[in-house]
Amino acid sequence: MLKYQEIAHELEKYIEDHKLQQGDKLPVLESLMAQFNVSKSTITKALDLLERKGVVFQVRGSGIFVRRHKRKGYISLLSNQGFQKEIEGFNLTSKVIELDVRKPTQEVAENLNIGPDADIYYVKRVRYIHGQALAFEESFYNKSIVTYLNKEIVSESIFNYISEGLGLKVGFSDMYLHVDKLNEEEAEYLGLKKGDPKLYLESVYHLTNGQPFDFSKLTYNYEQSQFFFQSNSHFF
Amino acid sequence: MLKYQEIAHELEKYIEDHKLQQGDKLPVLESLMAQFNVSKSTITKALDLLERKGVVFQVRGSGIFVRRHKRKGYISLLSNQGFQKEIEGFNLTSKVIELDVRKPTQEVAENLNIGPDADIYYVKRVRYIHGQALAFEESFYNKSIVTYLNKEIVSESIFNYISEGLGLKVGFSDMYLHVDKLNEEEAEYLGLKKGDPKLYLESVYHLTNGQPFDFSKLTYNYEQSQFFFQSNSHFF
DNA sequence: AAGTGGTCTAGACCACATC
DNA sequence: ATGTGGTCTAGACCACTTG
Repeated sequence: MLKYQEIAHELEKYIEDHKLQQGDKLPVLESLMAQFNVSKSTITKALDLLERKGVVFQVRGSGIFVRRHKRKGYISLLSNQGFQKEIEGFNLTSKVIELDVRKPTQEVAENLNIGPDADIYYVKRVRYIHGQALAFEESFYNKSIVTYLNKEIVSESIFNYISEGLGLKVGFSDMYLHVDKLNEEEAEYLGLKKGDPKLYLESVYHLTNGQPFDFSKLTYNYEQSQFFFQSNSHFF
Repeated sequence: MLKYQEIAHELEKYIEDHKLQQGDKLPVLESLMAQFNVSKSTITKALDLLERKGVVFQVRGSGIFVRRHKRKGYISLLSNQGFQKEIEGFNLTSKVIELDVRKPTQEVAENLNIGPDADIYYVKRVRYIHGQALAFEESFYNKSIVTYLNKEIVSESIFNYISEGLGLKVGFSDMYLHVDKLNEEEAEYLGLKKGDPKLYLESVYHLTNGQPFDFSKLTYNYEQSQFFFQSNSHFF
């Protein structure tokens, strides 16, 4: 593991373990340089990483401070990779409704950037949290990248399998979100009524080299799901 | 302006002006170093900034590529600062319903991290896009930071005034999102029916020094609003 | 004035992709 | 083997905050 990642991990762990709160001050750069025996820019890089993850904020001339939000029970929108990580400690399960190989619709082909004759894996699942239906999901995987899936894999964390099992490196994703009313099928799976609100999220996941490999459509149960995310000043 | 910001701007402008598409290759690092006459790490810093903004992605051993999404009409969730920027070219207006100074409720006091006796500005607005009601908004500003507001300021971009007019530096924000059904008041303002879906977003905006200065509650018209955002691998 | 984080450089060396 | 991006260093200098 790289030095700056190592340092970032250790600092994050330190913040967790010591239950530091928003605004708590971390040691100054010079101390950190000495403590980890690395150069200034390595520390800086570790801190930039933590800043992007929303763990700290740095104030020129003043110090490095812990960033924490108080609210519990929110799912992180951004670290959402089929959302196993951010719901640690939550009891999350899946039911596989369908799994097959098929040809893409035009919509799917466009989002995966493939031709109409390419093969895709189609996965349809319902995800449960504490036994309650959290989301209804349809996913489309480019089979020339995600070469193999079976029912067992698909009932666990697919992303885990993709990175660990297949050795693929996930890079970035584009996400499109809106709110609408549930149709009959969705309402059925989520145990709600047709016409009830839904949060609908489409995601396109890419490898680090930019190839899209997964196009997913998620419909969330509005009663079970609240989301959290953070924004930084470089967006302003 | 700093060198790496300057370079980032120029590159972004170049991508825009030449209408580069997803996957198009940018010049290699060495060319960029020569072109801008700066060191490698300055170029890297500029590119990292663009990567965070979702403008490019870098592939080790291969090159620097343009990142673009195709879909139009989506509002960026993350650069949302009262959302003037990302709806450029859209016709966005506001109607001010209320503006006054008052004491915070407990909820507001907690989110702004102030005592119950502090003064806050309360702003209630409806925001329109192309004349259609887009969102219903209630905002609470810590008056000891945002020292002055009036009806004129509040009918324009408040964030613009806060940075330009008051010289405050906006740092980061925490956002909480869920979906629910409209109540009577919200439905009225948005021209929808009670019980229709809503996207509800609470945001806490902080200065660069970590002080929260704005707590806002936004209720979006589900028919008018679709959102876009991006995630990077450091979240995986 | 002193403390603290941010920018920038020049260069060595490493890791991955491509041919 | 070559090209290309990523990490890391040591150090100079700058900009902001705090007392």
